[in-house]
Amino acid sequence: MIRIVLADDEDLIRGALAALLNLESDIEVVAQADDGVAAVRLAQEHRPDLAVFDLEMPGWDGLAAAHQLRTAELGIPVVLVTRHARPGVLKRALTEGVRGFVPKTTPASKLAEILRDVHAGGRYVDPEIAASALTAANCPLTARELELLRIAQHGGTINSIAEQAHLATGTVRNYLSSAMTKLGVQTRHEAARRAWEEGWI
Amino acid sequence: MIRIVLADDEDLIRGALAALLNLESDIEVVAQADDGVAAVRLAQEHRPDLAVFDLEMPGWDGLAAAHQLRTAELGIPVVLVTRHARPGVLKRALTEGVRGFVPKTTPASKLAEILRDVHAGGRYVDPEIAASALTAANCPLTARELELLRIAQHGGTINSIAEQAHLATGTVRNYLSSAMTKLGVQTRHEAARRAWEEGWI
DNA sequence: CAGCACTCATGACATCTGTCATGACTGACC
DNA sequence: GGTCAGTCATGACAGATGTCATGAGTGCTG
Repeated sequence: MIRIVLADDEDLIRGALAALLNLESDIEVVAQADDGVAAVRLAQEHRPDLAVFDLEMPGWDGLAAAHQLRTAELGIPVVLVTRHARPGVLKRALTEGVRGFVPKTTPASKLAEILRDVHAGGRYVDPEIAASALTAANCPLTARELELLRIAQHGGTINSIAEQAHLATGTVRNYLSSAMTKLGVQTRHEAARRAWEEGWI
Repeated sequence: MIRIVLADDEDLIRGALAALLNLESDIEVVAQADDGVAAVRLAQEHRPDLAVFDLEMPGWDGLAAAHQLRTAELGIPVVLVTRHARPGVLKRALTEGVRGFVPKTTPASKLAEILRDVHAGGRYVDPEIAASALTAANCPLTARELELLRIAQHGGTINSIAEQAHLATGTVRNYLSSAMTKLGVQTRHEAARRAWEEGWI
């Protein structure tokens, strides 16, 4: 019996996934969490064979929760389920020791098999994401550039970005301009969008 | 037995929802579609008691598919399932005759009950979304303003927006400026974001 | 038919954005 | 200790953006 802690902030989806998994005779969802903090707490409580976390959750996202579990050294393999299969996120997940990375476009019939594999010591990365990640550009941006693009995502003026980052507006303009040049785009918004799509932010 | 056609482009989620629903003794998922076009085709083929469509799908989204079903006059009630509960989308859905509007944060245990209600002639709107929609600003923007904000969402320059819309750049600047004034924001990106959040685009 | 709202456009202008140059400072590395 | 990359900043400048005014055309409504 593979005992699983499942985490997803969307109740309906989480319940449906639990229903799907509980159809399997060798798989049991022993606890469900609706955010990353609860996920880690329940995993520590239940010591499951496997943790299945949705990537996008409030507070600690799936990746941060996986990091916390790893830090706690419980040896619980983590499988991340994600709507947006962004290559940079996959890289970060694998670096974090995540054993499975499953886009929501994966056939439902395949999930149990993937979880069994991971439980048996294997890893799972969707072939398409793997290919995409292998050909993906390495992130050419510095930490500061990424941070400013994160803020720029909200659409505000350069001045408001500078206020939020506690920098001079000239400094922000320089950093964003540098990022735009590296990415070959024309506006900071395109740069932010690109960085998001690649999974860098 | 309530016969359902289910549509969602994310295989895993769709399969999980089907598993959840098929646990109910009086509910049966008779067909599954992964986009709006297939959803409408399968609904016409199977003549289900109910259609359950995810809002965000490629090609026809859930709303457009509901519109197509309504146009076909098959009398199939539609329930939309959505990740982002945006008030403008709810309004449009209800105008389109959608009988149920279910955010993914809804407890899984509640879905079957909601579907039974709708099948019995009722309607379901999540109370929080209903409240949000009732207090939501009416869309103050013209069709043209909305269209330009849609294009502006991608982050491109004014010039590229003008090219895509087949308008002069001055015209685009005027429309976007007008939209920004109406929404009380400072950049076109903030305007686009706001319009999206309200469900206007 | 007049008024109104919307669409489309031009033009003037102030401000914002992006580019480029430059330089000071810091920490890591050889 | 010198070099390098990253961080932060200032300043100059050209072009993009946003604001405002204005006007022509269209279709709808009372």
